Amino acid sequence: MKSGLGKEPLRRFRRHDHLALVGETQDRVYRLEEGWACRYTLLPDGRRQITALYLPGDFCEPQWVLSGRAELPIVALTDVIATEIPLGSIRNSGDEGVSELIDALMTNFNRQSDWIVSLGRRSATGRITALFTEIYSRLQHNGRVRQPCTIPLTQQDIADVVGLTPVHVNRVVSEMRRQGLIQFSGKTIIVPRPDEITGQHAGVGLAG
Amino acid sequence: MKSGLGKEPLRRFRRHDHLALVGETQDRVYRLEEGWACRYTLLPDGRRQITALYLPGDFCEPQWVLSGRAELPIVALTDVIATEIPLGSIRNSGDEGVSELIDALMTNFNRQSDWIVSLGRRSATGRITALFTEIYSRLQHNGRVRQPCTIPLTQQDIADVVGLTPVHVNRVVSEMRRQGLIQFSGKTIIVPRPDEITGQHAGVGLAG
DNA sequence: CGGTTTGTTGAGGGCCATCAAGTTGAGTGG
DNA sequence: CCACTCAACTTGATGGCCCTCAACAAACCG
Repeated sequence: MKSGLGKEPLRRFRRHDHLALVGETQDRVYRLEEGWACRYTLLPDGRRQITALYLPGDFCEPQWVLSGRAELPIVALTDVIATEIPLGSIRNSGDEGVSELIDALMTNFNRQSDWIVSLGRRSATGRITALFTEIYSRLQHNGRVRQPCTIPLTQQDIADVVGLTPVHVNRVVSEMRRQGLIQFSGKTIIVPRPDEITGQHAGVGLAG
Repeated sequence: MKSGLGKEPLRRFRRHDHLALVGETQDRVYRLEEGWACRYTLLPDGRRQITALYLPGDFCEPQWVLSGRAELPIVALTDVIATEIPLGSIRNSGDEGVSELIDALMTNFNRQSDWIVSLGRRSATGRITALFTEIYSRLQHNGRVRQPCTIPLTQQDIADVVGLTPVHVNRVVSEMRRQGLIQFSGKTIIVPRPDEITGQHAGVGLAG
């Protein structure tokens, strides 16, 4: 429905497959049709920090239209089905396709600034609440909200987004479940009423 | 010397003056000739998180060429002298001016990803060391390294970049001075041998 | 020279990391 | 159908990093 595209090939990735390796030249972008992915950095001691999350409906990664190069690896967090969109086809289709990607790029840019605020100034509960709120809002924007909002991330994945240990993430989400803010269905997290999970941590919560 | 520019007006800002207010339309970018500035977010409780630092020689902010709008406020951290570059003049001068700004934009984008890693996974000492290293490297790239490298930021400013309290920043930098890694000249910090301050915290240090 | 910003230092405590065991559940192959 | 395996989740104990509160010193400024 977007960019006047339709015949591009679908690509499938299994969980833990890489959509891009570090330093790789990219002559395409993906649009995720199904599944989640992320950009990440690996530390020398093996810890991981996720620096961007890609949800169904998202472009991955818009900045390739400008740089043509993956600075960081992209990996599938679940099984993924993605449309492969050659950069040439976008540029040839006039400015509309490009400006759609530019919009996505600027959105990601501003989202990164927001995450810096979260990581710098929010408590564990605040960060996780902010993450769930952001996910819901983005899924809604992409027209992918099923009722209720389900989050197919492991607690380790969440920990690597919010800059905490999986152990502490577990304590926080367990407490949120105890308070009825979220539910578990097996191992996947469900946010039944996304508007109500923002307590003190709403605006940009405090650390104490 | 860049962009074939030369007659653009110089603008002066005093410390704490704003170069841009939130939501403001921007039909120009600045290039900082003298002085430092930053982009920041203010939290409801008054705390501040700096999300980007602008050093002498930097463009501020390159993304305005794409969005034409300031999403966050920019404030001068010292007295500033900046060249005002109308966006129209850049676009008219062909693609060179634009692509120079696109490069700067992508650099800032990648730098934000790096900061997410620092804030998510590094200890206080690691973050501050990473900040000093980044500053030195950027000043060198901009051709602005005096010997030795001086940093005109208050400890409060540093705290707002690295997501810590000024009290703890003081303890960390005092310890670094005790170890001879940095020096103080009055209230400004001097890094005599930037290559040597990266101890355990070098690559992407550990939190313990 | 009085007021304000900035830096400094101490005491105490809370948030979150670390270490260490389990428990649960999904997938696999016999 | 049932061991087996492995990833993911859970829970407790302990401690350290960094925050908070507080007071004071030093430098800057009009």
